[in-house]
Amino acid sequence: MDYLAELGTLALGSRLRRLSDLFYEEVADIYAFYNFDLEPRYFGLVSYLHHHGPAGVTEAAKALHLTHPAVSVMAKALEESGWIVFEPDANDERRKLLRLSSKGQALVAELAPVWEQIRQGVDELLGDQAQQFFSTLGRIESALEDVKFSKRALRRASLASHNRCQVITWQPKYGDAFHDLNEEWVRRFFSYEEKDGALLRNPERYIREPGGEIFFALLDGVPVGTCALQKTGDSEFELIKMAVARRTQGQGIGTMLLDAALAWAEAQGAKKVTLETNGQLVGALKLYQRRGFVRAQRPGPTSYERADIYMERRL
Amino acid sequence: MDYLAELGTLALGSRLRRLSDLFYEEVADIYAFYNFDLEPRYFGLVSYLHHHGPAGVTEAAKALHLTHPAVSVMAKALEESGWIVFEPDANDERRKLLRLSSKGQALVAELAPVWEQIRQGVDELLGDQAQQFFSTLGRIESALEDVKFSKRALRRASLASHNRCQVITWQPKYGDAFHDLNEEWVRRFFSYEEKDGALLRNPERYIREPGGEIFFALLDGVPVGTCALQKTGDSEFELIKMAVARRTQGQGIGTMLLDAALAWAEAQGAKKVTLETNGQLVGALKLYQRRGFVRAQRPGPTSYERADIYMERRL
DNA sequence: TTGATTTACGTAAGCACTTACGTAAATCAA
DNA sequence: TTGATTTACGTAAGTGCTTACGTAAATCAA
Repeated sequence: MDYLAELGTLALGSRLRRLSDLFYEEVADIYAFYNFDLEPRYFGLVSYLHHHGPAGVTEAAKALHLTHPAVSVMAKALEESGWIVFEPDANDERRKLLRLSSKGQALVAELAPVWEQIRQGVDELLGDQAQQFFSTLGRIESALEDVKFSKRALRRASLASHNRCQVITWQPKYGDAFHDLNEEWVRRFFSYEEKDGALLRNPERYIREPGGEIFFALLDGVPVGTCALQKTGDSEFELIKMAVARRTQGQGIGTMLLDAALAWAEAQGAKKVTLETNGQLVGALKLYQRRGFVRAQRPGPTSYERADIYMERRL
Repeated sequence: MDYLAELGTLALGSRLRRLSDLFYEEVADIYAFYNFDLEPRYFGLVSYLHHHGPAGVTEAAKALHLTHPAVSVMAKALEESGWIVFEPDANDERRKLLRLSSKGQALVAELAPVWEQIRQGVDELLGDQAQQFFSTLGRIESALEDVKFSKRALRRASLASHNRCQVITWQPKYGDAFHDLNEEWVRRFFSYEEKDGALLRNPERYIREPGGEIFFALLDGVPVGTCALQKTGDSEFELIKMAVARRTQGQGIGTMLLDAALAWAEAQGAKKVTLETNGQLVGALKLYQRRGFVRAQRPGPTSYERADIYMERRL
């Protein structure tokens, strides 16, 4: 059986691609049968120049939904075969007009019955579903182009702005999440040490009792990120244990956590927040810089082997 | 407007190709949104291994309608990412079984909801036409694969064997065809000389009256090929002016003409048929060799500048 | 007018497939 | 069994597009 067809929707991309290849091959066979040395992929450009008249490279590329380099290369090949000629645009020296040569026009005339044959063949193939098939095709095309646009917008707006995500302070029921999110994070980049475990499993004792706080980001009520502030001085905190679940990274959740932590520190009257991180974590570094942290000389020895960058921000 | 859509049927290949690209891009966006570093094109293989269990390279390639090198390279990439593992086949040392690693299986589990999301998205896109669209897709697929097969067969069988083509001897009404077919041919490979014109325009006088004959191949009644035998000795003819219309070349028409000419010569009691040709005309050369002509020393000076090969066949 | 930006086009490199070819194991034919 | 053919797989080269980048002309902004 055809596994791709079985997969249905999910393999749509592959199926369409394969269908496209089969179709091109079919047309190539027909051309070869009649001894045309025209490749099927040139059809679009030749036909466009025939119907539209002379056109620039970019213009043709836009009409055919190709990039201009593709058309540029194609035009060179067609020019070498003598089917089109280049001529300068009188009004714009940058442009190079592509025009069917007389030989090219003769080719189009000769091809006309072959194209008609192809058209009939496909119509026969599609039968009475032809019209609906093409209308569905058109709908998918326009929809996909729209959706692509909206998807980028969605990504930019991110989950955070849709009120699906909120940051809260410590709640005992999220204790496991605090541990698990950090463990996932540590394991991904470094190796988990038991030393980490002690603090992660007793955050109330090591962080909150000395005057710090722990934060959670909840996405639809599910904890997907966490961080903590550890009191390191009279009016100073260290940001530690920042972790966001892999699947929800890049959606502004880290930023929300950091903002909440900074706001809390400020409310406590803090004058400075410090942190240690690793230069390989580019995303994190950018986040800290965006929120005003600057690299500085570490006042004392680090408590983490993996940290090679020390930053601070004055409030 | 969308010129490709306007072209409809003829640009179907390009449209399907573009649609496929758009779809892949869409899926890639979704994967990226959830921070999967899986490329959409890997979907088929991963999914196949998931549903089918361990499989060899060729086996997977067949199921996914790809070539085995494609799967081979893909597998290497997936193995490097740790999603699949290679293991030898106990029964066949040539085979290399691809199997989802535990990390790969975890990936599939994580991807399941995303795939479901994609499925829903596409179904929504297609609306109530979904079912019909997929059934049409399937029909095109199977039809194209069948047609391709039959087309090759058709090409091999060629027009000649379908009784659409017959060879006749001279008829005055085809006098123009004799000239035109040869002129087309000469102009394509060499340059037309007025010297050619004299014979081509008065074939009765120059060929038939001295004891030769002129042959035409008719395709559905239309002359698409010609050749002539010129009497060059007591029981000797020279084959001249062999020409087949460009669009119908490669379909055995030349062979039919040659066979008819040889049969005619034999009926006249000829002992030898000679010809002159040019080494660049590979197709013609092969045809002559296939019918028993061999290269030989030219007895006298050639009458054609463009001829560089002399052949003869004894009857 | 001048300097900055945009636009038209070409070249180069990358990518994901293909075809072509080579090797080694399995299978078939005698 | 032996020799020829088929099959499984890998590597290399080719292909037709893409993205990235560079150049020169056109356009815009001051």
